Amino acid sequence: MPAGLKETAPETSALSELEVESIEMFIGFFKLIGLQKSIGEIYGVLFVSPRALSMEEIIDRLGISLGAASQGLKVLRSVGAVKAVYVPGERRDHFAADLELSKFATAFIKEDLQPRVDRALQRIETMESLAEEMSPMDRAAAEERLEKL
Amino acid sequence: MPAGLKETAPETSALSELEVESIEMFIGFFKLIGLQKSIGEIYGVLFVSPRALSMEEIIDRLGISLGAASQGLKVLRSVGAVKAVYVPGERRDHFAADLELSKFATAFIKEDLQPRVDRALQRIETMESLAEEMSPMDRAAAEERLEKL
DNA sequence: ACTCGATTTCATTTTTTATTGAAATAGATG
DNA sequence: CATCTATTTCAATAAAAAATGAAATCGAGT
Repeated sequence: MPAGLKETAPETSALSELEVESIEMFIGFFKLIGLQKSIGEIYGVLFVSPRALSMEEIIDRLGISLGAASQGLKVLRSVGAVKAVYVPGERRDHFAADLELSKFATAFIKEDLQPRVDRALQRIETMESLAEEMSPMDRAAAEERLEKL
Repeated sequence: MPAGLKETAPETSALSELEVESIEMFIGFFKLIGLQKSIGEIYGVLFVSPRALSMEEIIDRLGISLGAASQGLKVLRSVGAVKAVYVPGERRDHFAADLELSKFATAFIKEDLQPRVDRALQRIETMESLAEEMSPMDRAAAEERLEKL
């Protein structure tokens, strides 16, 4: 390999202050709804980017791995937070942030919260049937509690 | 202590089916709002218990550690999910589940969500001031995005 | 239908988070 | 106020979750 002025692994080309703020903000936001740091990072750069970025650009900017980028983008697309956009002369996919946060908050609720609530409701039913086998006194108390849920 | 019928460390006295259902249900519920398994377990037993339980009883029933019980109860009390109740002849504290889930959902929002939202808003302000230092074109785009938030 | 770059998958490793338990503290009781 | 039990704290450990990167897969271009 040529020694000359080979850039010594500048993988992460410096992020602007604006990018850093955006990333930190979305890391927080996504963690809130149970998604990992790398997903927040990706959405963060895309949010402030004036143009769609390729996966490689995202990887370089953030210094994250191929796998994390691929999986993160998959999740973000699945909830509609990121869209794949066609860039004319370019072969690879490019990604842009969807700015309507409310839309994917809804998607998230449907696909993440709803199943959990359903499971909880099923459990309550099971509990009710189990309460019937208890001694009358405890049973009354148990049923009162279940009522509240 | 009388030797006679000393119970040979039956730490985890078997849980009833009802208790198991309750525990699983609340593990799920508390995980949803970002609290750990042990906290769900504790609330789960207390929820179906007809009487207040001491910390030792909770530890024995669940087979969790002293530390986890102490810390878990602290959190549960801090959000109002569990109340310490006075039991006459008894020296140690006893704990009972507060059945009004809605109340501590509110407490949780105040103490956990609110600070995060505040931090996010502050970040947006920072981003707005940073956007001012950008090139006119990119700046317009960035500001449009910030607007949306 | 082959090649080559782009993307995805997934077993492994790293990082983060939760639990443990011993030591410190608190607080009741005689 | 000394003693004993109950509770809390916190450094160490264990468990869980996320990130990595090499290998498999995909798919456009020739």
